[in-house]
Amino acid sequence: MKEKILKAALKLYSSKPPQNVTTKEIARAAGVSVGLIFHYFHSKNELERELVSHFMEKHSLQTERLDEFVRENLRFAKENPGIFRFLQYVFEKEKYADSDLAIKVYEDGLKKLKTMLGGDERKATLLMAMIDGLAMYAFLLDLDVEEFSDSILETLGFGGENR
Amino acid sequence: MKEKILKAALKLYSSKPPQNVTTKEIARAAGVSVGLIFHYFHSKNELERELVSHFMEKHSLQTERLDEFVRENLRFAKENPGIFRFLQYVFEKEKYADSDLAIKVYEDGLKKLKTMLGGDERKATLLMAMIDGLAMYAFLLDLDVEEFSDSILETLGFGGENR
Amino acid sequence: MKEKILKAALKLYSSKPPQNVTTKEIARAAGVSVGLIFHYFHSKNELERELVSHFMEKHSLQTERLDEFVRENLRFAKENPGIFRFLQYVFEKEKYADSDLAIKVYEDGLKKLKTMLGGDERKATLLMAMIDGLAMYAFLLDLDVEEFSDSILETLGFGGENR
Amino acid sequence: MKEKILKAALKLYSSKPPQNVTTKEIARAAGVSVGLIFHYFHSKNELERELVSHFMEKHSLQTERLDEFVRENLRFAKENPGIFRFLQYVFEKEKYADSDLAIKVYEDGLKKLKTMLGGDERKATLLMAMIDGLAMYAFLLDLDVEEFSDSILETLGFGGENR
DNA sequence: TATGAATGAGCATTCATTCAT
DNA sequence: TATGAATGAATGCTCATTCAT
Repeated sequence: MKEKILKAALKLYSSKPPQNVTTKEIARAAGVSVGLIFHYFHSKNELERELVSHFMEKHSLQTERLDEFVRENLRFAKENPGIFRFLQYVFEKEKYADSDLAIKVYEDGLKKLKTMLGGDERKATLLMAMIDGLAMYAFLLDLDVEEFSDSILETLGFGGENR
Repeated sequence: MKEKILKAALKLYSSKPPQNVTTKEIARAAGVSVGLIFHYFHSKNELERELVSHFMEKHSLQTERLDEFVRENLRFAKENPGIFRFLQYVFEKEKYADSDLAIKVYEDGLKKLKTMLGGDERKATLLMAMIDGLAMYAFLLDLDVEEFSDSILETLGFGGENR
Repeated sequence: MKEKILKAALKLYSSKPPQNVTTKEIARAAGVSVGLIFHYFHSKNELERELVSHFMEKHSLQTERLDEFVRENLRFAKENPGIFRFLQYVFEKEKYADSDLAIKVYEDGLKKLKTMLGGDERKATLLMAMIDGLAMYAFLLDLDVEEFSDSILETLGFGGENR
Repeated sequence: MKEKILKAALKLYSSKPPQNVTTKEIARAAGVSVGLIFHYFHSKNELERELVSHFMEKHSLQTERLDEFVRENLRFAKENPGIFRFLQYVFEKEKYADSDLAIKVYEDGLKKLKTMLGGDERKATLLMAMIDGLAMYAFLLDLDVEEFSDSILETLGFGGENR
């Protein structure tokens, strides 16, 4: 049941402006009562936070190959532009609540990328920014960002050998 | 008077989650009544849209030099992370209202960058994504993004001559 | 309009368990919208507090004669048992909110009574307790407390001369 | 088990505004499930009513001496101001439910006091009112009401011989 | 007996918008 | 132009009560 709520919530949060998603709506979409949502999650904020963790666990990419990392991320951004927006929404709320959730997620990603890029942290940051920027474009502009994988790898100097 | 309202509004929208800014608040900050806001702008949405245009006009960067463009944008993102967030907020609302405001702004920026980059549209898109991604980091992570100017230019192959 | 709300609210708060009075109800009784209540009073608590002050101002008894004081208070308790209960309700809430409203009201009354009783503070406290206790009985038991005026005065030793 | 629930409930009802005590809370405090509470007591109201009877049985004061009666009651009011508030809360609810619980309790007490006071019902009522009024002060004002025992007895004309 | 998931009506509060002045 | 009183639908959240297990 909890699972069902999380699933319905993620779908909703991905399909419309996150701030417009109401608890009533989530309840209806999950086929449960409003009360049950507050039985499992003690507040809407908590539901949203659990949604992020839940999502992170399920979709964390396990690869050591740079090209795969880039390609897979862009593919995901293309297929699920709303989820990216939802994550940003939660990160922002957490920021105003003095949590460092966003920073942790960022640092985790950065560490992984840094090793893939031979230790160059600056380059790693730029790559993440590029991917996140494109993910934003996928969402706001309906840009087909998957096409940019090769260009990114070339720009970073991994055009030939790593493909 | 209208000017005064817009100015107060921009300040507010930049300093807190945009969805939490209320008309009453804007009125108080501008030193006018709520009614007057609706006299000039017919709805809150319109005020927000005018705010974007108003801002774009005032802050559009007039330069043909790539390095200046990058540096100036990152400097601005560093100084005003909230404004970037506000623009995104309006773009998103417009998107759901079937307006292509975001696309227009994107294409304007892209055209300019494309000529600076010798016609390479892909590269231009990646550069914009990088800048926007970093602007997001400046906002969400309080990252000092100004430092990345040189790295960006180098990565794009403009490290020496254009400095 | 504000006056109208306060009047309607006092009537409601006096006629049913105060904790069961809802803002919607007050609005309906006053013939205004819910929003207007929150326009004037920023919260239900504030409305309740203002109601107490408003009431205190209107009904503060100006007399130096002990017998009049006792008689008038018991008469009022008889006619308006619900108001006494409402005051207690607000005092309790304030107590839990770390305000000393109840203590202030108590001390004000005590000072007045003390002078009437020739400076005997203990006796003054007992008299107040008697009146408040009877007011509670008027409310909970529908006891006709007005009848006790003479007995009180006698008990305190003011049976003859002060009548 | 039932005993355990009643005990936990009384503690809760005495330590915070009675209307803020929830069944969930009682369950947690008693170490049982919510369901079990509704198994033993068919509603929250019934639990509250049983709590009153239960309390009355355990704490009914068996004495024929007036001074002891006064002293013991004030001592109890001092030590357990919240319980007095809880009783009032139940009495009020019962009143609105057209029960005469409060009246019965009052008449029981009155009868006892009347005989102690040589048959003077008026004086008995005043004494009860004084004690209940002071109990209210103990609760609302954190007044040390135990100190008033002697003054009460003196005021009633039992200052010397009955001590 | 005993559990706690599940319900849904009800609550205080917010806020864009209108309109008489 | 300019005001701010007035509206009311919508929101997150609470809680006594039920019921399948």
